[in-house]
Amino acid sequence: MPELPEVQTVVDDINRELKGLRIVSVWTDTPKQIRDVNAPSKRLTDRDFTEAEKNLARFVKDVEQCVIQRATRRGKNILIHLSKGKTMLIHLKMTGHLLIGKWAIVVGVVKPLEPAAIVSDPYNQYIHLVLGLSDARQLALSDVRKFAKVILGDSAKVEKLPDITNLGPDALSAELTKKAFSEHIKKAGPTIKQALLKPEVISGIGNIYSDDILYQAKIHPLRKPATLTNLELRRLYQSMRVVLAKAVSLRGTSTSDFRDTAGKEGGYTAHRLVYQRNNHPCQRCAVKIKRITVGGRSAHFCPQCQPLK
DNA sequence: AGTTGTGTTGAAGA
DNA sequence: ATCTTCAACACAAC
Repeated sequence: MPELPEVQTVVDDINRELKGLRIVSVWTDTPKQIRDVNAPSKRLTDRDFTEAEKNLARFVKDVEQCVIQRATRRGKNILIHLSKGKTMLIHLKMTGHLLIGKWAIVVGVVKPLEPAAIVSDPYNQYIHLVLGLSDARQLALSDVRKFAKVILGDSAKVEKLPDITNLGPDALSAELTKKAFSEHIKKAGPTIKQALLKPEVISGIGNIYSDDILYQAKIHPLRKPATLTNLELRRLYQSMRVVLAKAVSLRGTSTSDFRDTAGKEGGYTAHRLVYQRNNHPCQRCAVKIKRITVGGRSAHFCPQCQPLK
């Protein structure tokens, strides 16, 4: 469940580990997940085998021999800035995560060699893309459900993809002042839970942190955004910053597949407030945490601390 | 054993 | 226009 804190963890890892390394090879068994920025943006199906192969060929031609300069984050997108004016955009979607280590690929079978956390954890065994690096390590994508996508091309074109331009201000950015936050959130979505999840309003928040942010702010997930008082909006904004910053410092949440680039779980799992804690006692009042469905997503909250009014 | 639930997000349907 | 549902895919848990 890579949301802002998980994606930031990955970006920090890449900047610490991979700066200055050259990409020397590409292997994948899911060419559908990879495309060149100049290729048509339509989603490929299993029947588009030839198209996917062509995309892959263009991708390989563009990426090989590029040097990794640095990584940045925009919402939940990872941008790896390369030499030769190229950028690689990676969106991990639901179960994708990036790993740095060593693998042996023999007749299409990927075998992990190191580090130990990658070798031993079953969640790190769904390798679908491996980029060989000039220091004999590799950068790999593990992704059970194969929803993650990787787009490579000229930096200017990648920056102009709808994936980037459709995004609202980043949840932790300085430009997202309390005033801007309040104005945008009040007009978004039928409920505050759904409003927090809209990337075109605020980027970076997903299901885990929207639940914890609402709990921290003592606001019911079904509240209509327009009815929030100034006091509640202030609490919501503060909670958003505090919860996300804490999750970044703890290197994200691993209630499911997420792992950092060393293959290790995030520390926020043990610190989460309500997400997937239904029927557990509320940490403030001991009332049982409840789970409901809001806009097709699960929402967890304390019925006592977060009254609907 | 079949159904339901999982993070995302866009496209299609109402 | 706005909101809801579904689809992409795989697997665990009931």
